Amino acid sequence: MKRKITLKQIARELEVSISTVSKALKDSDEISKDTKQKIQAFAKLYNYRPNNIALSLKNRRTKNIGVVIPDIVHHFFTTVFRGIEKYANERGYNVIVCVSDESYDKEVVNMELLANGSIDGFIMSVSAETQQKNDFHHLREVMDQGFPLVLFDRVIDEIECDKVVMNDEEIAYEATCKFLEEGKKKVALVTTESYFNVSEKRAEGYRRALVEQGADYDPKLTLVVPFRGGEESCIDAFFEEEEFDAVLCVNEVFAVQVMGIAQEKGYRVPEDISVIGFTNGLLSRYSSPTLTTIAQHGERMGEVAAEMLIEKLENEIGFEEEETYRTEIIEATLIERNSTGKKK
Amino acid sequence: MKRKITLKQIARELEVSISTVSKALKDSDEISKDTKQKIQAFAKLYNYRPNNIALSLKNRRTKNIGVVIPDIVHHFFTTVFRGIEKYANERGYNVIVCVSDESYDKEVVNMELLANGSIDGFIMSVSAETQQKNDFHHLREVMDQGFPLVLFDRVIDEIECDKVVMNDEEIAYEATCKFLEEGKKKVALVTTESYFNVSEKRAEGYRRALVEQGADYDPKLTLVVPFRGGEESCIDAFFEEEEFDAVLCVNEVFAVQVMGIAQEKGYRVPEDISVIGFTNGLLSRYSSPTLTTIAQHGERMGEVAAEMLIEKLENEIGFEEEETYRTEIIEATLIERNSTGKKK
DNA sequence: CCAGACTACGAAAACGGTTTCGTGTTGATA
DNA sequence: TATCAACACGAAACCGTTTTCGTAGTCTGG
Repeated sequence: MKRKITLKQIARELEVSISTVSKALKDSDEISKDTKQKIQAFAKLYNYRPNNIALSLKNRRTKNIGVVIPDIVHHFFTTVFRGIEKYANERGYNVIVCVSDESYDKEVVNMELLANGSIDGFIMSVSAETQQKNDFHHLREVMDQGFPLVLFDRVIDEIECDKVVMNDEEIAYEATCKFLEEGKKKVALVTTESYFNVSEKRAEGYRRALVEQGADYDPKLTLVVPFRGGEESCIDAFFEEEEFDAVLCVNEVFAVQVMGIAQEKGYRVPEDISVIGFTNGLLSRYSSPTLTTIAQHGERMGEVAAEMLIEKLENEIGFEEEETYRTEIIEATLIERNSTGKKK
Repeated sequence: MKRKITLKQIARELEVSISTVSKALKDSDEISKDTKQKIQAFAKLYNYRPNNIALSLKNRRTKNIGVVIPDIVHHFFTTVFRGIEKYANERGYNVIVCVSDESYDKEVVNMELLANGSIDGFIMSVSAETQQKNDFHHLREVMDQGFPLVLFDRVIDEIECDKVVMNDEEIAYEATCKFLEEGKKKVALVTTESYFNVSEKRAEGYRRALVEQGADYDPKLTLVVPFRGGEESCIDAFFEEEEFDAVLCVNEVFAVQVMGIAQEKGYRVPEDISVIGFTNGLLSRYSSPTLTTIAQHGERMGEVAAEMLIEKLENEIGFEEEETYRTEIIEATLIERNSTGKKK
């Protein structure tokens, strides 16, 4: 076992000072050609690499980014994460992930830990519980301490910071219109409880489309599936109680469940009932019929978030200069597959 | 913006030395009650937290774990990751993820970077390219430098280190037997190229079952799907060329594709063709019919891997004491759903 | 009254780098 | 030959902790 070699060891071995070694390895012209060559050769031989921790301490920057997400076994979040990781890596940053597991407390604890020097800035999507509680002091806290923060997807209007969101309202509008163009008359919505602000935006787009296009908006055609459990029976009951010929779902799991139950009940998809879901994951691609879906371009979101964060990190803002924040919108796209029909 | 407060600042403010502050905060009995109370109160007021980086430098341990995986948008890996993250967090460790993207070079570069002080040990699953090249010097390298290494799932026999694997051979054997018990005669296997050693193990279990149970093992009934692209047509051709009444697939994507194509061709699942896949993900749960599948218990694997690593980290091995390595086996379980029939 | 023992604290080294600021030596110039 | 710049290098501070060791001052006992 050979420990990593340090400047000090090189210095001792070559009988020069630590400063000389440091400068020589940076090819400083304060050092003579001879000495530099000798030192560089030696360093190469022993595969010298500066210690990241020492650098972090000295430079007061870790080149680490903290990513806090509600869940990791989740197509959308992993997709975003991939984008973050790719971009960050290209720029020489590493990524530390903490999973809040939709819990407010875990989110708070994790962020506090990371804020004690482990990272230079945060990229996060807030937990469900945090949205419910409406308590964002931990976000304010880290920002006060000078950490740049980029929120994505589940963002908080009250917090001023950089944000990356999808055009949820718009694309839900488009999806709903697509149903109407198909000739569908009664479009339903299957969504989650509304403290998820993205769900709320999607619902708005859905309603606006119906109203603007002169179709009926019937509140009874909106099914709010409770947070955990009983989705199956919930959707089943919805079929029994209401009548509809198209369903917009806020995620792909709901969408395939709707298709499954519809087919069990003898409806044909898309002839009798059209379905569109959010999230272009594996389910959408391999369900039968394949699912028309809204691609959220999570990877792009991640890239953009990382880019915004790193820009803030590297353009250290001047003393009392006015801080400005941006909100980037990633355009979702509708991917047509076989759970919807042709335009009439 | 208030930067985090340091010992030095507290010391100056309270007109004591840095050492006194440090000791007082550790409740050392070298310091008088009065002084301690004063310092502790002040520290609490300003929410003092020791700087992780400084601690890392001092203690020569970061309390960070490096996780290197081939892909993150992948059910199994995220599941394992969740297990790692959970356990690590409980033990006060953070997790830095690097995605090799199945590339040898990225794997090497990422590990070198992490090894320069960012982490205390590695948990990894090697990339496809690395398995192909059969070049593991980067693993040896980090071990030589004293980093504990835990491999999971895609492990390397030539490397001596802690490992966590699934009983791939065994469970493939069981799955194959299940087909035979159902009364199936010609069991096919759909797999990936064999440099994935897990695929190889699964294939072995499959073959052993056929031979031991007195069924035919016909090499023509094994379909090797190329690494990227053309799965669809590949499977389609397989149906045209061969005849079989059961298919074991090494992942759930292959499994649902097989079911889809089978159904298109007019076969009934499971009456005409039974299907079992590996990976108990969303697809298995929501395909139609729902897929009988092999649950890999990734979360458990992650937990065990993290536990093994942290144990190594915390029981710093004595000088020249003999190092011992373990291989933990996680038992997979067969989850019966509707793509297989009843025992005859 | 003084040696010895506590008590309560501070100085300094160490972790591994970077960087500023000297400073001794050399060579050129007046 | 005296002066000065340029060259090549080293000392030391600093980043924020922990920890060892030293030491004033007070107290106790003989």
